[in-house]
Amino acid sequence: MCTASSRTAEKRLNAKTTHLNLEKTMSKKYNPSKVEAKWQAKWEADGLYAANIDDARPKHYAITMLPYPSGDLHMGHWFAMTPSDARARFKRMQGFNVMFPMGFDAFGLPAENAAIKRNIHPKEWTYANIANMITQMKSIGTMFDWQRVAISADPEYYRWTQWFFLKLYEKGLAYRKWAAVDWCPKDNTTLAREQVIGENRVCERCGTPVIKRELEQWFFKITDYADELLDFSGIDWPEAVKTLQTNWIGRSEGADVSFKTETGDEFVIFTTRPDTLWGATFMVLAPEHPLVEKITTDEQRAAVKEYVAQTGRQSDIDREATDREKTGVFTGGYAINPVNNERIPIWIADYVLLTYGTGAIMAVPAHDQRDFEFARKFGLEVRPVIQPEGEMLLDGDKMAAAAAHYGVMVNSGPLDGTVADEAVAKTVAYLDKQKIGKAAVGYRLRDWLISRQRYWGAPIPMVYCESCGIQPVPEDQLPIELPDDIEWRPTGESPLKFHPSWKHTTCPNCDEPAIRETDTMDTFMCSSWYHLRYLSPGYDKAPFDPKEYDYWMPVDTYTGGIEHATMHLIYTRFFHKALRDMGIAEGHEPMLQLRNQGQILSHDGQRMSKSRGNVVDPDELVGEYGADAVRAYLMFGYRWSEGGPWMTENIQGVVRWLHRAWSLFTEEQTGGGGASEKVQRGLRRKVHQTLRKVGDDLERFEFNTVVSAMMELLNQMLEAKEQGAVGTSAWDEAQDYYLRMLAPVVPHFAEELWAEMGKPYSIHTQAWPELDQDAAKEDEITLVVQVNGKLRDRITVPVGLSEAETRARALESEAIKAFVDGKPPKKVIVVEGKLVNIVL
RNA sequence: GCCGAAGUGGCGGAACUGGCAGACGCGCACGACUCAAACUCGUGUUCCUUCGGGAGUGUGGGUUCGACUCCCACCUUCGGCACCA
Repeated sequence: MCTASSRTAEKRLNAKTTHLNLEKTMSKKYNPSKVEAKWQAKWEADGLYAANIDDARPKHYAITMLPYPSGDLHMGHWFAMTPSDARARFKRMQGFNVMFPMGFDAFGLPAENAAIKRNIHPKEWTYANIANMITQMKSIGTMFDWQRVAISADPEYYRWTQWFFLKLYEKGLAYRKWAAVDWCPKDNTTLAREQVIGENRVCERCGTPVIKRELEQWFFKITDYADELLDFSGIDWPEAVKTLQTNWIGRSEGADVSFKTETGDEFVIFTTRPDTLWGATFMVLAPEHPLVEKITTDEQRAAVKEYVAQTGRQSDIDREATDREKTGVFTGGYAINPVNNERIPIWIADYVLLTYGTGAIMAVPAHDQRDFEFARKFGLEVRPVIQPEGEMLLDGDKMAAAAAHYGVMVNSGPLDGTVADEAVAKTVAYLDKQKIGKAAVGYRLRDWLISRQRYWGAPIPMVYCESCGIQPVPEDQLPIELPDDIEWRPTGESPLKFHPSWKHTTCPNCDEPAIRETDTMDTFMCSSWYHLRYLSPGYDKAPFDPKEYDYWMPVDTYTGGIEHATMHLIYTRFFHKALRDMGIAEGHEPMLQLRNQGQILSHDGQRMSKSRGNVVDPDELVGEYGADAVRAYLMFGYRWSEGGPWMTENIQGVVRWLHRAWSLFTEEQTGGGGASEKVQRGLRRKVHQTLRKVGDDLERFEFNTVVSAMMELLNQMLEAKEQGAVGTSAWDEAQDYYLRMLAPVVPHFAEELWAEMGKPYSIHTQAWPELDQDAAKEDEITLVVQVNGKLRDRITVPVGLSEAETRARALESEAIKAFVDGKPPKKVIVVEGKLVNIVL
């Protein structure tokens, strides 16, 4: 057996014995709850994390998405917040002036539902939860600046939410219209299109299938910004989010084409396939289309009326189900196809939606599967006008499905023979010239419906006057405060409507009695600008102090869940762009860098939820292991961007690591002397290599490898200690660097040991350690030698060997000789400093 | 159906621009300490093996001296969209 290793083992044993004896007298036990409480109190008393403008330092504005005050902080909050905190701390140590604030998205349905269920006022419920959550957040050791907390339900906050509404209204971006809107019958309110999810079209919050209701509601013209929202240049956002937003906006290019009815009424259709225009054999209008009434003939009137009524009764679930058989009714009216003056029948069918395009289509059954199914069912003509290259001539009567691909135009009058690549462009040019159509763009994105028939939200600052109509509330009358005395009735209308006096006011224009808008705003309106309120939460002259804006904005790093991709994250971009156009904000984007964390699931891989009873309580774990251990575990155990199932046992790994590190720093620094030059250099090398890795990985949000690298370094330090490294300058540097690298991950732990070593308070105001590239360099490398791509030997060689020398060393190896067996190699590949591959 | 992401030991996960697969942990096994257990410490831990080696990163092919990594096809899982003209 190797004598060196048994000697090492013996030494370890001795060291261990010494350690055990000393433990009782010298080294103190790691008591996380004591350590954490102590430093939290001190940091708060010292205002250590207060962010103030400092022109001498570069700023870094970091935000993690603000929570809804639902009651308790759960593991998901920890998983989102603590790694974001670690990175903000890292940025601070790198020399940035960091602002990392926190707030509460405090308006919303759950408060109101709790109010109804438990007979407690939403305000009371919300603010009690906020107080509780602030206590919990302080216990997790984040560097939140509690002077800047913003709560969207505070009148001083929603005063400005209302002010922004007025600005949008002035700018023409807020409008009111009658529309069939999505309604959640359980929550008794309308929802934005984004809040209706899945195939079953359920409410995003409570899972109840939504229904359609005709209501007059407020909308924001987010569609004005559709094209700009598709432009992600200049921002570093995850591809996944950009794709989700792009798909959500759903831009499609095509053409608007003017048709006329036989009786001379003009109507426009939108198509993405203008090249198939000559193949239109019928038209389809949405049943709700205004022209239906006019074109329907007397013979068809009864059938049309019946079909329209039937469609109106249907829920969207039925109507939008793709696998449903096509239905529809002939109106009796005819249209004239502008390209060939053909007379084609006009039908109505529910597969055409009033809300997309113009609510009317030309039907080209030969080249569109939906139109094809409809034509086959009702015996309408199928006329191919696009011939796929290299295939048999299409026969409209025999086709089994639509041929949706591009090809050569046929049966298309002047454009016959136009090839696929040019077909659309040439047709559009032709339409333009004939003045019957033009290039157009369609979007899936709808305007943002912001009215909610609920109490617990920011009241929409509008007044309805009999003589003056809709009037905005003058700015100096803001905020329109919510009344505290309120009662709930299950009518599906805002409780504000039934308040005896609240809605009665006077018209700002004529001073006559008038009625307030009783709907409140979607809470996504509140969260579209909270990053601006953080800048100066107490400021009362404007939503934010321009001095603070100039220094801190834009947000440098934004972290949160991807579930907000098509809601909050698209709204907040829209909001910023609208403010920019009003001269209120600067720059094109509010948040430069976005990163998404994954989700912590329960042990069984399900989502954690109170109803499933599988929620892991962080408070319990913090009580047992301390906040630092929980922070470190959440960073170590998962890829942050992925998340994964909770595994209670795995926390043992970081708990053991912290205890071992604690012992190393607090036990008597003995066993010094006798460390070889090589051991010292090896220790320095590992320290600086770790520093490089930890810095890179914190920068890239790869927290799991940050912790594993720190574990590796600790292992090497323990070994170096046994080899007599204590007392050397390499050892002192290792200890100093170790704590500074640890500070972002386990802030209390690092602070305590830093103080224990007699270093100046606070570790969190220290600079990030300086990297010595030379120290990190290897002076020996393990050269991998392969024969035919298979690993056959490893040899240790000095750094900087020439290619020829490297090759020679590899061929000299005994193990290699055995494999090469005297045969001359066909080829020898040498990757300097890494590998030699001998090809036989 | 369309769009996107991901498939690596018993488990969580490493592997940066193609170059030692499985770092770091959990768990497990054995050993030390203990009257005993827990803790702690040490050793081992992808699979097969005739102990030479062979196989191996969802599957099948390809490019390459060399592929978890690049290309093609497919399978599975998760997420989003879905009669959007």
